[in-house]
Amino acid sequence: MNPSVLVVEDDRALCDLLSWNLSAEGYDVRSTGDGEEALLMVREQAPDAIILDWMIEQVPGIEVCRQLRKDRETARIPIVMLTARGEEEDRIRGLKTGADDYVTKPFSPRELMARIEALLRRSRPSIGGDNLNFGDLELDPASHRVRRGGEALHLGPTEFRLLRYFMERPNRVLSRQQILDGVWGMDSDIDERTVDVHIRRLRKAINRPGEKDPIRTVRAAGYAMDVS
Amino acid sequence: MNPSVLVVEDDRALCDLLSWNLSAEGYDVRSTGDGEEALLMVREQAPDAIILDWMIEQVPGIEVCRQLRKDRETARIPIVMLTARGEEEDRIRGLKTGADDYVTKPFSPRELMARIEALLRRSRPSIGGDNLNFGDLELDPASHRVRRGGEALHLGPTEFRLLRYFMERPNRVLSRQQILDGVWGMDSDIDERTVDVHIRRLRKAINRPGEKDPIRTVRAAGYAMDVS
DNA sequence: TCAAAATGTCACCTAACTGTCACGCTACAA
DNA sequence: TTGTAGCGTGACAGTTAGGTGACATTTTGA
Repeated sequence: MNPSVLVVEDDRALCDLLSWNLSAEGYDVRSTGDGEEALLMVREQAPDAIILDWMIEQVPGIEVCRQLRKDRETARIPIVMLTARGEEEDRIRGLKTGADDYVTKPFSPRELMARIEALLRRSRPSIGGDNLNFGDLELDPASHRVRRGGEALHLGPTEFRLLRYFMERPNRVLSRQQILDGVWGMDSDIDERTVDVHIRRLRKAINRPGEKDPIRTVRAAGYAMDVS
Repeated sequence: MNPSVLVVEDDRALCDLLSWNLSAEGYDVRSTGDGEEALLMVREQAPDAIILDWMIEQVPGIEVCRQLRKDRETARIPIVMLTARGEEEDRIRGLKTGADDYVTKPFSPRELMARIEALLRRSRPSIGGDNLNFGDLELDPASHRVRRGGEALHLGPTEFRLLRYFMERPNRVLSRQQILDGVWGMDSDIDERTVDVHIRRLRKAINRPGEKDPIRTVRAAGYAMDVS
């Protein structure tokens, strides 16, 4: 599944330019020019990254940023602030508020792409192009291959997607609903308990007797994949 | 422990300026003007972040960056590239090589500080506002993990919420009713004394024999978590 | 086409968690 | 010192959430 980016920008032309560039890079793009709506869109379906203009309607960008950071569900989404205000004070304020990067207009679209990519590389390790490997577990998204300690493992399609979903989001507790949304798709009406069953199948597939189970059950919350 | 930063910069004056600023912000700073030496220093003791000048002796900055990214041990250390070269191509190349941020000279030291902070916030949650830690007690809301003195602790769901509630409000006496409202929800009709029981369970979970109990009972008022 | 693999549910089971209580101790005030 | 309200503690029964094996159905691939 492609990484998704939400563009929050009320300058129509710029918004389209960004969306076009991002799409060309293979991102799923959604956009809005309205701060209030942006918050709703994020809550409805959290993107992997957000490009956020400082000067937008309804709610100023920095306030959107603050709101997003306050809510634990959205607190870790990378945010690039975008602005015409080049003043040092503003940049520092933006960064202190929780933005991960701060780009001033005019900017180079290609540089912005590179910055987005750098951010995603950090928050979603798979996007760096490298294989995902944590400890002795390796997952190659391209060839659909999984290994543990060099030994090839056999995973079904769903187990593979599930494992990738976890490896792209290590050290985070993921609720069953999040897992369903991410692995099965937003519009699936599948029982939450089905996740349990697939977790069991995944565990069975990747754990040899005596090896540590990398998937941790977090009671009343979901599952998490532990790294290191 | 303070976060540590390695400054790789061969302009002596700039290097000192950065070191001074970083120290003032509470970082442990080491520095060198030599790329080869930088690699050795990182391998000897990995810093939490690196400020890396593009134009340094022996090995160009971008090559240092590449080397660091190649080694699993050092691949995830945040790197800020620092350079006089303002060309878009260079910036993009730097970012694609694995740098997390790219700042061109002349730059504002305060902004650079803010960018470093933003990076650390992401890579070492314990430094940013995300993670709660007091003394030897760490609580990571994202991964639902609690540690004391590095050792992982097991807490039940309610104990976890209770501890987080306390850590979010350190040094304050909290009444049983406040705790019920905050941890159980406003509309719970639970006996106030139940709080006592969960406090006991929490204490049992986080205190090893011989360790100081961070939870203080305030007679006739409630409980407080002491940060010393 | 047909067997093997994969998938989504379900019922059952167990371990973990929860809220309450009774009892005893402790700190504080008179 | 003593009485008492407040708190700690161990026990316990009720509840809940997750693990598990089984199974019918669908999908896949030879």
